[in-house]
Amino acid sequence: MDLSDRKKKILQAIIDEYIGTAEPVGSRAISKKENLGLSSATIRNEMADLEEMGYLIQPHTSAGRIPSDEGYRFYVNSLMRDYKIGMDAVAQLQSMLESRVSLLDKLIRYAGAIASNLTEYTTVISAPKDDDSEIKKVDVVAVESHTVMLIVVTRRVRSASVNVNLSGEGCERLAQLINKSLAGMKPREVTRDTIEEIKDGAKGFIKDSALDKILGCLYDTVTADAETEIYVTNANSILRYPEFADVEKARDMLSFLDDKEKLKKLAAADTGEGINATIGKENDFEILQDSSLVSMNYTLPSGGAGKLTVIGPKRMNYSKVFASLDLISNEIEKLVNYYMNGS
Amino acid sequence: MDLSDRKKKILQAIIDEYIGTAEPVGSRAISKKENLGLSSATIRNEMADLEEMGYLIQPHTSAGRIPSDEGYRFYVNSLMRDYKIGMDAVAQLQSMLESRVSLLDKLIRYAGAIASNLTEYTTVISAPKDDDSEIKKVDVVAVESHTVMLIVVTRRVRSASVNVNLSGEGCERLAQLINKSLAGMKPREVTRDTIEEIKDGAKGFIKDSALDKILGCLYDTVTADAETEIYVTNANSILRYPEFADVEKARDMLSFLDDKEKLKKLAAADTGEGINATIGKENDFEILQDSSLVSMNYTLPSGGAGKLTVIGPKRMNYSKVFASLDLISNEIEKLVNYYMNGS
DNA sequence: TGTTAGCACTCATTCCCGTCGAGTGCTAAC
DNA sequence: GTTAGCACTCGACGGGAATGAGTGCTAACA
Repeated sequence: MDLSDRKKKILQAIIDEYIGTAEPVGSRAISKKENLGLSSATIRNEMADLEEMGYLIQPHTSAGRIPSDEGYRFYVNSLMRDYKIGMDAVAQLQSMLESRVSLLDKLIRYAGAIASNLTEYTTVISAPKDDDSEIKKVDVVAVESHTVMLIVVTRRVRSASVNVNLSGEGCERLAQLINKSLAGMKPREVTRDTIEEIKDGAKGFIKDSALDKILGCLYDTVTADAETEIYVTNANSILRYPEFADVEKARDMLSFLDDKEKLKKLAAADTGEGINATIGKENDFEILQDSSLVSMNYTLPSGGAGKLTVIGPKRMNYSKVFASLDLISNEIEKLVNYYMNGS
Repeated sequence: MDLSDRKKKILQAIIDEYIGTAEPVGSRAISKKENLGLSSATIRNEMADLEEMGYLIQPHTSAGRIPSDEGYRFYVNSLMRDYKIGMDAVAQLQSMLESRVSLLDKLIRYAGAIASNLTEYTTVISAPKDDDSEIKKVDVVAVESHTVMLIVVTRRVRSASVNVNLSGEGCERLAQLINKSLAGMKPREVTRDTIEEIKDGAKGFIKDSALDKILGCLYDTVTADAETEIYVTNANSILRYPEFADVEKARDMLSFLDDKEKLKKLAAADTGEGINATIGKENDFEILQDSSLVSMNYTLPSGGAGKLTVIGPKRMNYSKVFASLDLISNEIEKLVNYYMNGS
């Protein structure tokens, strides 16, 4: 079942060409790519073989060939050349990262944006859940006459505002009570009973109605499904590809990219270690059957894991995307280490 | 320059029809709309007049007529019928609002989403700046071994994390110092000098390098351009309209809707009191020349003002959009009042 | 035995042109 | 002032014909 060296070269040339043009590639085009001195007729024979083996497809009798899913798969596994990312792109990446790193929570978002910049495809990045991070502190602040702000600090900060009238002093006492109960707990361990306890303690100095409102909101905020945040960058880039020249298709894809639920499933899918491609029909989602994903799982040293996914047409520039994700993961790791240990 | 009643009715019928179909409207179609018992020939004469007066346009000799910008303008100012919003939509709106109102900061976002739901067009809503709201409290919380979270509470909550090592006690002392200096100030009044003062006070118990990092980040966070937040909802809805059947156009519009800078300018434009339409060429942006906006300025009782804008094709259903915005503004006002005074 | 030139064949794309029909403007009659 | 009638315009649609890219096959060549 092995391919001869020549077949490999031809397959590679075909896919490289197709990635660039999105047009079926003919034998003549390949034979003119001097590096293998063969006539178009010979190429045709080889192409016929490759088609029979399942690596190529002929859209119709007199058209050139396009790669099949298997063709891409073989290309990604064995043929792809290394892609050299330009120094300016690297420099740009580094400066972007450095300027933002003080806000670790934003790192994720930037990582997605950077990946999209480098690859020019759409990216989807899932921020790590913070299920397991405990509640560090809860704050209750009177913001204006009728508004109280609740702030819950875990690894993230969540906040909510409640419309009740509460003095600054009342806020402080309540905050103390809440912290005594909640600090150190994990959000999902908090129950209605925990809240009831707080209520009992605070009954003395806060009106029942106000207390109910505040604590109800507190409960909601704390337990608010520690949502996996999903950020999509550059969704509109799909409109640049002839694959989406049909508005119908474009709309479907953009709706998909708007659907957080589906994207969460996407981010939750098992894509193995490191950087991996999922090509066409290998995808679970109907709508991705004509697209490819390149995914990279990441883990932050602070715990928490997520996934960065690049979405593009099946004929995406795999080598560039792989190289970009590799670069990003290295740079971020360097940076994180530096900030964890250094200074 | 006044239009006869009959001309008004005909113009209205034409625009109503065109809003529904997006096809040039012919005289026969109008004459069959029984309510005025006129033959198509008569309608034709009137249409020729209306065209001469600038309210209609004929795309080519043997086509029907479509409204000009002036036609739409006249329609919006004088012809538009009142639109009755279905009770179920109202009920849905109310329940949406009630379930979310405890999070006042999210109200804006929901308002945008609701407007988009009701009208089925894209909405852009700008959240009020909080330039003028003073700093209520600043919190410093050690989140994990190497991370400290800064939380600045004004009318909003802003937070940032810094990678330094600081004990819980250190955090508290620092927070006290910071609060003594900053609480009550307005963000834009905070200067490097203010920060230096805090630094002097904290030098005793925090390493210089760590302090620099934290205070640098604090300064950034506090002064971080009290950005006008802009939320866009349902941008993809434009792909439903034949006006955007061309992917090129759709892409341009979607890029525009992605461009926060441009949207801020849009939100900053003067659109007068109440609910107002800006039609076609009346828009400043090149790309909106074939679209219309309906904008509503709002003011929150807590101060702060912003704008809700609905974007659609020129032939948008103006009456529905006007009615929807009106409804939203009423419902939200009711709700806000209720929560400010009641209970 | 592998490679190549040549040739007939296929099929998507493009362009042209005739037909169709929606819609107009004009005129003459009511 | 209104309407019926009619000639005219022009985009949309559809059916070839021409074009050309690309193939498969065969026979000759090294």
